[in-house]
Amino acid sequence: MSHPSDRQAPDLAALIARNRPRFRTATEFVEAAMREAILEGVLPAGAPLRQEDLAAAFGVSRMPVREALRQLEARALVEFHPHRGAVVAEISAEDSADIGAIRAALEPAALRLSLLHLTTDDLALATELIAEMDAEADPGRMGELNRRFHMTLYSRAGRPRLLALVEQHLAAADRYLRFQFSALGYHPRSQDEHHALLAACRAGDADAACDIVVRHVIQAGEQLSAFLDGRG
Amino acid sequence: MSHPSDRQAPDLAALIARNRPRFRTATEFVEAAMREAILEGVLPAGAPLRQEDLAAAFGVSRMPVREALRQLEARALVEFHPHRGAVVAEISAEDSADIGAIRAALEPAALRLSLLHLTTDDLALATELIAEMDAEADPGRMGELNRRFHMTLYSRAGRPRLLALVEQHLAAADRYLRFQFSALGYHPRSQDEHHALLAACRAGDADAACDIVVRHVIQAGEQLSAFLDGRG
DNA sequence: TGCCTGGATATTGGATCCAATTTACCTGTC
DNA sequence: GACAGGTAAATTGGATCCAATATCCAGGCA
Repeated sequence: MSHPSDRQAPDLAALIARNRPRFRTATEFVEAAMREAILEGVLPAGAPLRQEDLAAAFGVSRMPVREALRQLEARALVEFHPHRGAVVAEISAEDSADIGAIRAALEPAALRLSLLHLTTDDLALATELIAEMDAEADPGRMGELNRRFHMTLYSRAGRPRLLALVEQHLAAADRYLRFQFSALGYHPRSQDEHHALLAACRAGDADAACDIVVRHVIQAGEQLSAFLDGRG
Repeated sequence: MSHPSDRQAPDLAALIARNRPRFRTATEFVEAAMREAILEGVLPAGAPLRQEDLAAAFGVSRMPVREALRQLEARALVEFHPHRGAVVAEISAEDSADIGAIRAALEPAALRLSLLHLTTDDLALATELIAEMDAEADPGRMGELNRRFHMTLYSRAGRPRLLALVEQHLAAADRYLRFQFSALGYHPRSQDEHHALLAACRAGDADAACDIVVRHVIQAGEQLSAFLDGRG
């Protein structure tokens, strides 16, 4: 029922139509759709965000757009320049390293809190997600699967704020991952690490699992930094 | 001037007057002032945030207030209930533990990145801030000094996003710290830890410094959790 | 020729106005 | 007397309107 082109061709119009009915206030809807659009690269880094245009695209007035932009500003996804408008936040090697440092700090903490409370269902789901990743070629879907895999392992941490932060930065990293993926191709080493991570979780070995996560994050960050530095 | 129908605390007016000239857009100004008001307890947890009242208090229309509220929502300082209004985010033992877990993860990471780049000026400033804390009785000022002390030690990490996150959660913790301070009094143990932390930084001993920070955060969190649990 | 100045234009920031939803209260009935 | 229904008031969400500011281009002056 969904041919590749349906969910693959994520132009702004499709993304809007898909999300419209799910939200009760226009602001919520615009905020969620724009966040997705930015994270998926539909709105590329540096793109100017003209309120009037966005309002027309969403079929609302400028006001919900403005409120949504403010929320995204607080999440560092857009930048405001007073009286000059908002732009999609730029990406850079420094920012990538910044996000990597945050992930390397937060994710082991979440994993450690979650590890012992993971159910067999959780582990089964994680296994399934790894398998799906093997079969997936689209960078967008891949990023989502990767995010869900990690979040599944952290999900029992019982710390909503911590998990929200982890998810937020996992998503932020996706902006880079997608970039990297389409430029370099995805390398299987990451999948090996996923398997190793899952094995450590099954064994309940927190130290080993955290170690793998940290290395996983750092190594991805370094590769990306090198790539971004290389192209300027 | 402020009659019974004014629902906000009386010294909100002072806070507003103090901050007004510093910002160029009304939204920025309102956002900063409200954040400070919430963190300082001027707007207590659970307080309903009537847009009309706030607009009148700030001398602006409802719109900058709405945009500011959206930004604060993204920072988890206020909660929106559709068509029912916004309230100041509640505090709870769980949330305190949540913030503690985040700080315990982020702050050692920031410290480790910053430690070797600290200048003698930084260390001198940190020393001064500890001394000021000894002399300070007001919980509000104390919280600010504590925050500045910590941030001084992290300031050379060279990771803007990480530092912003740390500062944000340090400030969030302040909401609890202030609460604790006025209920329990401040205990000198924390100051001892500050001295020990500074000594480790001077010595360039990252492991020891991180260890102290983690224990510092965890112990504050536990004491606070116990206190909050105790009162319901 | 190059730089500065001034005005026109586009775009955002802020205010006001209208609609939609929720809540509280009042009334009527069981 | 209590509960259900409905209506009115209050408040938010959204749209439109106006003002303030930044950019861009043209023209004058050194």
